[in-house]
Amino acid sequence: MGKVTLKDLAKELGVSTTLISRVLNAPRREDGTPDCDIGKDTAMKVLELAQRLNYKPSRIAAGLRSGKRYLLGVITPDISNYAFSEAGRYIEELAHNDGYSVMFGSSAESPKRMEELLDIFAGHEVDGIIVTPCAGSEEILRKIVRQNIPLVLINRDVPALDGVGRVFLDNIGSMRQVVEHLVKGGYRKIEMISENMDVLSLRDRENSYRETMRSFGLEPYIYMVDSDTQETQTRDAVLEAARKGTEALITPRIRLSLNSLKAIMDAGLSIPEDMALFCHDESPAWTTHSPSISYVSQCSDQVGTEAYRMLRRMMGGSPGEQILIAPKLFFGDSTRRK
Amino acid sequence: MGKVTLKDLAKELGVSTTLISRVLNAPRREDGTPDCDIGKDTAMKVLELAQRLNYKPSRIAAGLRSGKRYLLGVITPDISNYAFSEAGRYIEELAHNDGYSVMFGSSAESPKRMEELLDIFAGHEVDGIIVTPCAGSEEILRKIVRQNIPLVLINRDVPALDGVGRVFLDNIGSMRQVVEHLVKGGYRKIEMISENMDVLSLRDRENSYRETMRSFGLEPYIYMVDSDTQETQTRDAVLEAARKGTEALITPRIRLSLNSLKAIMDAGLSIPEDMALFCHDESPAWTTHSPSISYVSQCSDQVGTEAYRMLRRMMGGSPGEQILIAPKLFFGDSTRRK
DNA sequence: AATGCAAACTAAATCGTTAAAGTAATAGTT
DNA sequence: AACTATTACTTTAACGATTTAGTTTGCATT
Repeated sequence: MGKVTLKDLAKELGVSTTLISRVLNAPRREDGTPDCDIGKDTAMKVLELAQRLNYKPSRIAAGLRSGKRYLLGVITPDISNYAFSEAGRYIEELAHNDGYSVMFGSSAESPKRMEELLDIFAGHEVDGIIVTPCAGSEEILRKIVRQNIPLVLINRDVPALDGVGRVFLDNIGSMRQVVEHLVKGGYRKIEMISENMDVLSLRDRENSYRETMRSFGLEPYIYMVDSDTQETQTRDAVLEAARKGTEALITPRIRLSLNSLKAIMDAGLSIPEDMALFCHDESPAWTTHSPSISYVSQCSDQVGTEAYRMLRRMMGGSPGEQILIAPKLFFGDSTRRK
Repeated sequence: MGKVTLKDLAKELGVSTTLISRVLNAPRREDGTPDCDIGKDTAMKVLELAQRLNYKPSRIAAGLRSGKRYLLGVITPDISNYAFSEAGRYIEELAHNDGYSVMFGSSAESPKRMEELLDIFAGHEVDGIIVTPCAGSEEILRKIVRQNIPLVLINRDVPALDGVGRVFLDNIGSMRQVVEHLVKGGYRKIEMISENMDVLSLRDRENSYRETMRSFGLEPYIYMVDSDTQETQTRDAVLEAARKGTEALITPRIRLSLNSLKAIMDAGLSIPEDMALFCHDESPAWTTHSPSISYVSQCSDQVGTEAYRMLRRMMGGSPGEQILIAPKLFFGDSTRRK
């Protein structure tokens, strides 16, 4: 009981494979009959037989000949991170509605893995790729561009890369609003915990924090922690901040946020009285937390949607553009006015 | 600058495409030379040229001829749900290490969408599929089995389906432990909020709750809410439970958990004094919540890993088996001893 | 009755690779 | 010197679809 092929259908009806292919690929007229130069009777017989034998065209064979793959690739550092999986969900949904399938890969922040994934996607001759770059992936991405595969960057930028589409959250604007909100709320000693990670969106958030603080005449201070020893270092940073009388803490990534939150709780500090907390990342649990946590939404739905649309435009020959998504801030009790 | 093909390499070196293909696909010897019946000099020249021209074999063409696709399909109701994306991450990682790529799809609990996705995956002739079935997908899945595509069910069962692999959390055992823990903690009026959804894992959790309650001589009670009006109905259920003096609430799914938590908070009730809460699902935020939330881990890492391994075994011809993952419970402050 | 033309089909090439079978040249054996 | 084995390749035929370029048939037209 091997797969049913065009040849099987053709033999069964005593016609050529060409005819079958024509009928099956023809657009349908209003009355449901295929719009091609094949007689209605024959055409309907083909349709019926294909249905009866549960014929599914081999996309692999069709793709080889026609050059159309109907396949997209998406690479993020980690699909199990909410911001990425959320974007992935939107991309997959839109793609599916247009007849495209999506291959996903996790780079785990490793350029080597990213290269492997991209090579494989290129080998599958995907029609387009959406990537959240990781540190050190510039050259690898450039190779994709050189292969003329439409490429859209999301979440993080690689500035020196030409000919790609870009969809980012406005990290500079969002962080400015975060600091403004805290200052208006009466906070002065506002500090940040960030991560030693060569990623531009993080640098943008840090720089915007620093600049906005200075624009208010306040002194910025950032604790830097290493990605692999994050948990203990974050704990230390929180404790040090508490000793120094820091009034508000800003965390720019989800893991930092969760680790900081845990450290604050474990230290027996209460939020926002002892220390306010603003998370520049999203978790479905922030709003149900007690106190509710102020956060910047990553707008992953918009990022995903816009990235997909841009990719489709680029697949149609348009040049890549840059889209900045306006951040959405949720002001919860964790940064209640002093 | 079209794609580089075998033919290009062959022409450049004045040899046949077969030779190139042989060299490139040969396993490497210790000294790095390909282990095939091609002269070392020629072989090395091939390797070098392929490198220089950045040749990537067309997986599509190779797959068509060889019948090997190195492609897996994964369908879950929603990749952005943590339990699913976590499992997906493990599957993708293991698959990648074995040279397989993974296509993901979200069924959004719709059998129609599931069918479309499965048809597409079948059209891509994936080597195997891992699915979290949604309600009403039995016949659709049966079609896949009939096409001899190895299929592994995760998270939810479809009992009447033969010839598939199964990897589930032991929902009956986990819920028994939840109730036992609450009873030992001094709780008596223990109720559950569940969802009108035709999914066996949910029924298992409900039945296990009921049976365990009765085994303690306690009366079970389950509020049923509809999936689409879940938020308001959950709120109502929580308020009613509070009126009735319910001491502990069990929620079997993440959205129900979040909605219940929110309703409890909004009602100004304190956990666990006014009402204890045990969530039979996972969120990265439970442990950092205050109070920390007791939960049953979905063990998505294990589910993903075991599902992948079973799929690989089935692709090798082994029959499908069933694996029950032992649940891991986290006892937090939300169900502290009375 | 010859011509043109549309309608309804078919044959054969092709996409880029792999697999099976074959060949030519060299070396080793008796 | 004749025979066998081994090495290092090549030729040809797939895989299952799509596409290009026909071919056949029937009917209307002149």
